[in-house]
Amino acid sequence: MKYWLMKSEPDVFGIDDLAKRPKKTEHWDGVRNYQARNMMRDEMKKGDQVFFYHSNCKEPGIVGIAEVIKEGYPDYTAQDPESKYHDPKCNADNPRWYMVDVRFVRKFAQTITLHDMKNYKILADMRLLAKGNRLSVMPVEKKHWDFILKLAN
DNA sequence: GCCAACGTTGGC
DNA sequence: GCCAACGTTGGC
Repeated sequence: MKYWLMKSEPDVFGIDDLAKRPKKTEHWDGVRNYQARNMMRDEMKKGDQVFFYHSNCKEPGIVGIAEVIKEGYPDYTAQDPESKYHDPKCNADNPRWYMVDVRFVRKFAQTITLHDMKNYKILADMRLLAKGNRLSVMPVEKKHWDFILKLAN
């Protein structure tokens, strides 16, 4: 089993939105970055655990956990001209973008903020904290996962 | 709202 | 294949 981190803007789709969805499940659409695409298409497996990260907001940080329940499949919003995620270069033969489905697992009692995480040496080499990091889907090392979980408890 | 960092596009 | 221009991300 692998560990991941996925970013979302809480104003658009936050962890509470996920918890309110039917079956607490949602497809993770709208990712338009090749590196992130490749991870969702090729590497994320059913049962993998995901840190849900709130970005571009007042208090950026990890707010809880989700779980991969459906592995990579074409992101149909790319083929929908009405969608804000529409990509005119996509069609059924060439889906180009992929997504996974995730299910809400738990919300932390308090957010593990980006600011907090910068204070711990053990987290210094986290991908999330790398300078200029802009990936919206990224792997998390087990040692980082375990440490952050302890912080959350 | 600013801006640094980064990814993508397209002319050459 | 290079690289300038442009668009986006996301912390602050």
